Amino acid sequence: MSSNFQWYIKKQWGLSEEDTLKLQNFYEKRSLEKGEVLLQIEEFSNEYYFVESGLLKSYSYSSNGKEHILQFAPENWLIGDRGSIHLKERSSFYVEAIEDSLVCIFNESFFDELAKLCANFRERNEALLHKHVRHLNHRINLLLGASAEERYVDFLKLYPNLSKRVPLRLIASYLGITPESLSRVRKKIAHKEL
Amino acid sequence: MSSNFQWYIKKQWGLSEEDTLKLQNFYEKRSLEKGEVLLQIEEFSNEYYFVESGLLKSYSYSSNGKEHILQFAPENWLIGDRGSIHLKERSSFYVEAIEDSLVCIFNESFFDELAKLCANFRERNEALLHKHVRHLNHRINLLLGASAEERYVDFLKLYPNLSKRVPLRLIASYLGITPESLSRVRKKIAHKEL
DNA sequence: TTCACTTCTTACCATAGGTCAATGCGCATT
DNA sequence: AATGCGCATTGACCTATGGTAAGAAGTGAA
Repeated sequence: MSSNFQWYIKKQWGLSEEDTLKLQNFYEKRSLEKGEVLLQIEEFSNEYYFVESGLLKSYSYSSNGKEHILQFAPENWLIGDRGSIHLKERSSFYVEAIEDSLVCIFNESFFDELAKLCANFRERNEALLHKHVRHLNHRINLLLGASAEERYVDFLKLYPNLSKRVPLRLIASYLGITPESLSRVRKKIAHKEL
Repeated sequence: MSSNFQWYIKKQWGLSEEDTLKLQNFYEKRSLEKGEVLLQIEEFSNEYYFVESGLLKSYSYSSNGKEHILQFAPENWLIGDRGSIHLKERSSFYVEAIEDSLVCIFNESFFDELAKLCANFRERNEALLHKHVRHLNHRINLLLGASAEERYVDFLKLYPNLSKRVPLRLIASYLGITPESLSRVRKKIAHKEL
């Protein structure tokens, strides 16, 4: 019986069944209750989290005290502050469970081990980073110019299943609008679709 | 007489004088007139641009036809669509000269060469990427929650000299507001400072 | 069931920022 | 000097979104 994480390692990094098993000593599983905080802001972290099941969010607060969600991490997503892990800096956001979750936790030593087993680890890892940068640029573009409605539609594309699972106020926080505005946007869209 | 680019290579990548010279065959200089486009969107690019002198911008258009500036690149900045270069995808933005400029152009082969000469090239390169990701996250946070005024103040910190050099309408486009709004913001700030 | 709690919606007004139009200012070209 | 052009500013108005408050609907616990 293989976990999502093992499947992810095999698929994403192209490891064999047995190589995958070798990595088992380099990560641990942990179950979380809704609301549990995995990573505090301003903390020195060196951990990545792979979501086996459940749902996490990363977020921070702006000067006026409002929470802003940087990212959601449902099943099979990886989350962690790369900056904090590799640059040895303080983390720039929180990570918290939105639902009861099961995560696989690992740190740089896991990656070191993975690099030994995966021939083109560097290239794949860099490619992931580049994709992430692209995604962030896309989001910046939306925030610079798109209406609340357009941003919501884009959110639905990015996280197809989340609109039912996540409280709207969190989606609003991801979009940079108030829950009330999101409510209005949804109403408007619902009318269109009839 | 050494150029900014050579200085950058030495400082950023820790190369010796002679190693720096070895790289000379792997890039070319090009002078640009204001308004010249270095990189078209949707183009397959494999080039990085280092700004010797002058000023570039990267930008794209949103659905409503408005220009959004992703980044300014004054002297000693590096610009290019890493995603396009390394992932072999179409570029996601334009790069254009705002002032008459002199740039050093290079591609992956320069980096291959650099990697041979710089022992910890991979680490440094990754660190740069991580820093870039941090910066993008910071910008997203601002766009999610900060007022036009706060964003402008942040811009002034990031690009201390640019507010005098760049037409205000471009700064507005970077901030995601209209030139008129920026004008009002500046007026307000000017009053505060008296 | 009832109570407490959270989420979502709606309604009303407030406000930041957008839009449009007029003006004026530099600056280059002739 | 005169003309024209791009840019910045200003003012009047408009719109999308925020703020606040209230109520409705769902959920879970006692």
